Amino acid sequence: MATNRQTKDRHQEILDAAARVITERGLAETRISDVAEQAGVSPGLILYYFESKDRLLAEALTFANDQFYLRTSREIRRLPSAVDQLRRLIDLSVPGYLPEYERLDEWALWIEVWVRALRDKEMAKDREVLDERWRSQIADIIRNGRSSGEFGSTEDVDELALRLASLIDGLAIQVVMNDSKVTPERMHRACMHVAAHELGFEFAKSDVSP
Amino acid sequence: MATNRQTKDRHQEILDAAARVITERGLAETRISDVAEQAGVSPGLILYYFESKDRLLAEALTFANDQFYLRTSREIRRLPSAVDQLRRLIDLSVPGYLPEYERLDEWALWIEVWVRALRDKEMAKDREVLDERWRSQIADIIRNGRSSGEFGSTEDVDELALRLASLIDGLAIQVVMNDSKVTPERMHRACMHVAAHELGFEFAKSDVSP
DNA sequence: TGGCGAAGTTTGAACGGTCAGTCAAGCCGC
DNA sequence: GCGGCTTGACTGACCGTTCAAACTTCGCCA
Repeated sequence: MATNRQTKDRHQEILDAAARVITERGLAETRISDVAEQAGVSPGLILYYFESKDRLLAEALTFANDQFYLRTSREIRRLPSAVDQLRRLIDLSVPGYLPEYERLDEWALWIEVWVRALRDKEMAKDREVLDERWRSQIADIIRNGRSSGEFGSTEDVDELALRLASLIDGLAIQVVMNDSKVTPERMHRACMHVAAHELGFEFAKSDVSP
Repeated sequence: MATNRQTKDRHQEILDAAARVITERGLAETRISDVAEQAGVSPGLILYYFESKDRLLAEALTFANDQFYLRTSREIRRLPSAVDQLRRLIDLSVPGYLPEYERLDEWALWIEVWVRALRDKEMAKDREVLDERWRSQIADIIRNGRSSGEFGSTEDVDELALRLASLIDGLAIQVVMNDSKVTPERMHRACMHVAAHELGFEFAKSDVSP
């Protein structure tokens, strides 16, 4: 039976289409027919695969976030040094810093997640898990760098990770809004500066833009 | 003519009611009739004072933000030392840290501002101004503390302010979502820690909770 | 091999509920 | 009694959801 395979594809296709539409139009302005059009199917089919618009959009938000996380962590694992890993993580976190990456603006979706999580319990739970994973990703790098001797700091790893993650969040919001005073380059510099100082490493010349 | 005075009152009353409803139900779920009910008037009247629901909600968002800013800056100006000013600013910025303050959760409204600013040019401009003002508030305190000798750091004021403001933003998001791992106390500690280290001051015993 | 039918997909027209926005008619202060 | 304020019933559009009918796939049997 092709059923299972096909069904899975459709499911993903629709989630993907939904994420795209949300990024473009915003959660509030996303209609089922938009998603259908984006996915190249009829509106009825959307409701065949998802029990309601609400559920679809909620799933799409966490789905997109997951994609980003997987992509990022796969990339990072490849790098040998913790300093490079951290730099790469920051590169990937600054909206618009790496032009090559298809700008499916993850951060815009993140903000939609927050809004929804304020009132939707299910989403609130997902968000908490996702956020914890984000901090862990940073914490892991810190631990790597510490055991390899790259980082000198001896402070609590989780506190360091929380501060760095939150700083990135706060800056990314402004950058993704195209704030004329907070450019991608400035955000990148700020993040690297804090990372270097808090963790105790040198980042010399290689701080230059890509 | 009572017109002007009355009219102004109604305008504000409605904005205030709208801000309350948005905080409770979220921007997307706010109906004109909700605002009318909250304000104790008929739905028709809302559209007599505002040309559309959209405009009303946009105005309400910036209005609420303004209120918060004015309240905060008035309070801060009273304090004599820069360290106290900064501590107070942080107290006020941590969602739920000061129980006395009517929790008209400013941060929840902020997130709605961000979502809207992603697509609404008008709102994007307002947001940029508001954010700049927020950074300036911090920058001013830093300058105070520097000229009074309380702060030892000599780094660029705007960079320091950007980093501190962004850290607060990023942490506040998590706290306002009731993240079990990121409590108001933890956020407060993190902010004070960074402030003390980045600006070079001691904050000894007075770090205890209120 | 070929064709039958059942199960799973897909379509798009139709329905119904919900609101934003309108308006005609009252209200009240000056 | 004029002019701004206020009401709330009404309208029209919009969109989520339903559904019956068509289409596709594929296993099965002659």
